[in-house]
Amino acid sequence: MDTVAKFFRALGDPTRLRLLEFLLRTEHTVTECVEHVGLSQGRVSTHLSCLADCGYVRARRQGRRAYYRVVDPRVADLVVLARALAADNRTALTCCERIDAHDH
Amino acid sequence: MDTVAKFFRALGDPTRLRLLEFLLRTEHTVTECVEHVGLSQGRVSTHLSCLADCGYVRARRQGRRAYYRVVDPRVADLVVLARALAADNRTALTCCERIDAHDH
DNA sequence: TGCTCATATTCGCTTTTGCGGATGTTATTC
DNA sequence: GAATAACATCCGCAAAAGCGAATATGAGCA
Repeated sequence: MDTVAKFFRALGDPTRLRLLEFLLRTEHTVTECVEHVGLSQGRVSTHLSCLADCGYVRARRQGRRAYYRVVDPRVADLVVLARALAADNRTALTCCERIDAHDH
Repeated sequence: MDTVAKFFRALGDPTRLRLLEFLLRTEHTVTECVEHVGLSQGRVSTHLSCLADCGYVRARRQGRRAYYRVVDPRVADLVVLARALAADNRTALTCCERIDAHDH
C-alpha cells in the first residue's frame, strides 16, 4: 500500500514526469536528459536513479555513458490514462490549492 | 504537464491512496473515512477535498453529511495498473531512498 | 600514470506538505 | 433560537523533498 503511494509519488514531480515522457520514445544519456530539462547534472542523475529504482526506466551502461529508457510498455499506458483523466479535470486540478499552494 | 504531475502527487500520499481505495467500492461519509484511516477529522476532510479537486472522487451532500465516492471507472483502472506495476518492482521500490529517506 | 569526460553522491538550504488542535460554518433537533 | 452534529478551514510545527554547488567514482585516452 505504502509501496504504491511511493510509486505514484515518483511521478508526482514535474521534472521526473518530464524525464519519463522524454524516455518513452527512445533511450537517452544523462547528458541529453540534462540538456532537455535544463537542471543541474547531479539533480537529473538523482531523478533518473529514482525512476529506475521505481521500475519506470532502466539503465544500460556502455563505457562511461548510461542510456536510460522505458522498458515496460505498461508505463506508457499508465501515463496515457493519467493524462486523459487529468485533462478531464484540468480546471479543478489547477485550482486545487491543497497541493502546491503558492500563497504564504 | 505540471497538471499531470499534480494529478499523480494526489495519489502519492499513503493516506489519500488509502481513502481512495476505501471509496472505490461504496460511498462513505467523512466520519466513516475518519474511523477507517484513524486520523483527525480535519485532516481527513482536507484529503477528501483534495481528491475531489483532482477529480478522483465526488461529494454528494445530503443534510449535514457528505457522501464521497469514486465516479469515473477509469480511476479504478489507474489504481489496478499502478498496483500491478508496483508489485513487480516491490523490492527495488522499498529500497529507493531517494523518496522518503528516513536517515538524518 | 596522469588527464578528461560521463555519471553518481554528498551537503546545506529552502520550499512543500502532512499533521493535530482550535476554530468556523451549516444544517438538524429540541 | 440555543444546542448539537457533521463537515470545512485556519494555524503553527515538523518532516519530506527538490535544488545547486562541490565532490567522488570510474571508464577511456595520451
